[in-house]
Amino acid sequence: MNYWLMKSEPDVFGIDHLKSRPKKTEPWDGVRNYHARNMMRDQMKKGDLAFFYHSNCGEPGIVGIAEIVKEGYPDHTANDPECKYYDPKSDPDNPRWYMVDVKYKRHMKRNITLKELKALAETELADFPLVRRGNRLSIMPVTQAQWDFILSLE
DNA sequence: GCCAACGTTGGC
DNA sequence: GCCAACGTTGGC
Repeated sequence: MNYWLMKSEPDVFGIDHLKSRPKKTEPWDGVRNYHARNMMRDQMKKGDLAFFYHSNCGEPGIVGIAEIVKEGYPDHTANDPECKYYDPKSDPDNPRWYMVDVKYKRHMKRNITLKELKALAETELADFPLVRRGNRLSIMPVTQAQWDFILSLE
């Protein structure tokens, strides 16, 4: 079982959107980064848990927990010219982009802000990609130790 | 809205 | 295969 962190902009699709879905699940579409794609396609397993992170907003931070409920499968939005995630270079017969389905688990008791996570970048979270300078990955692995530590901050 | 960081593209 | 140009991300 693996742990992850997945970024999303709350104005586009935040944790409350996920929670309000009929089955509280949603395909994590639109990822157009190879590293992130590889993790979704090859490493994410059903039952894995992910921190739901709000980016590009007033107070960026970890706001909740989601579960991977469907493992990697082709992201069809790449082949839909009407979709903003359309990628003309993705061959429908050989899909370039993948996604997983996630399900709402719970909100954190409070927003664990990027600010406070960064304050731990020299100690407990030294190897946490999120707090490393210039990190832009929208999906990243979280170790068991990092997961447990962040939960202890709640 | 600015801009640093960094991934991708494409000319050579 | 190098690398400059360009586009995107995301904090501030």
